[in-house]
Amino acid sequence: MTGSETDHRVELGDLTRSLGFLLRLAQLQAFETFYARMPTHGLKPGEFTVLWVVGLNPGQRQGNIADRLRIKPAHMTKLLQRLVAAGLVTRSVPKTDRRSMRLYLTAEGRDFVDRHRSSLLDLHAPERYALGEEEAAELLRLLGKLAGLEGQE
Amino acid sequence: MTGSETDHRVELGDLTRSLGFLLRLAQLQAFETFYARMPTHGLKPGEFTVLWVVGLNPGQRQGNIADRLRIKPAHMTKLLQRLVAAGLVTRSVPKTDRRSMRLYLTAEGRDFVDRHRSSLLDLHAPERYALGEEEAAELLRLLGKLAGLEGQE
DNA sequence: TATTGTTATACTCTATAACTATA
DNA sequence: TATAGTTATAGAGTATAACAATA
Repeated sequence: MTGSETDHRVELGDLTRSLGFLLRLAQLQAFETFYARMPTHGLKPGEFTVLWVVGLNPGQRQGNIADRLRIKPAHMTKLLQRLVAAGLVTRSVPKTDRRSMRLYLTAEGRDFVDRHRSSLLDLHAPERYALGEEEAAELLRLLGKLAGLEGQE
Repeated sequence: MTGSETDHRVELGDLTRSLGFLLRLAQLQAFETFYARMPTHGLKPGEFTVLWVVGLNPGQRQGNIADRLRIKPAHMTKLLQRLVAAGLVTRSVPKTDRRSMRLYLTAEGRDFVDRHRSSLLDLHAPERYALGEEEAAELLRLLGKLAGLEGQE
């Protein structure tokens, strides 16, 4: 089974111990699950993430939210244009600093978040991801630590 | 600190329990570490992954390797064109099925893999990823299970 | 007819730099 | 001078479909 002119098994070797490789596979899996579960709502994961965080932080500056979510400024601009066009988010320029943009949910945006909260945050998905309850919780903890989320929480 | 017209903390709420969000952050972190550690070798992560697997499975069909790594056929074609142009991989058409392409490392390719093996598989990176030895091992195990790697191993 | 791989097109996310308007 | 956000452009990865050659 060590390759060599066969069509059968593709050996991965130490690749199965590579964090980068496993993260990629896991993310593919998670995205498939994500899209498979709610195909019709019309928002992409990143868009709902921003919507959710705006809801939690009304009036927060656009750039602060982008930094926290590790979204680049240029991307944030385009993403918000879609959310504003969809009528889910409004922006306003505060008089204290007229360069900046503060973000708010519209009534429709709040309603959208309320309706799709748990499914779009995939909070109940772990069980369907072939992990047990405890394993899922431990995975989330380790990923958070890896991502440096703890020092900021 | 629940938002509302301040510039200070950006709350994430249950987002910190979203598998999809944490996978994204973790992957960003891992890629930064990846690129930070070996900036000069000239291969992207996906390219080295293919190189590695070809080395483990000489003569394997291009499509089988792509399937296993979850790389789409069109992408695999372009990725291989770069590896062939770099002199690291050769392809040959077997007489048994002249539609297919079998992949091999060149001597240069084998040498490249030998030289960059552990650093490009990020096998020693976990310690630098702010995780302890045991935590890193557990994270790898859980990610592998999530990605469905176990049934195939 | 089905399969292997290629080409072509497009869309998302990301990266970068140049730009504006404000500070 | 520096900062907040925008615009424009390009690259990487992915998705899709049409295609050629072979089975």
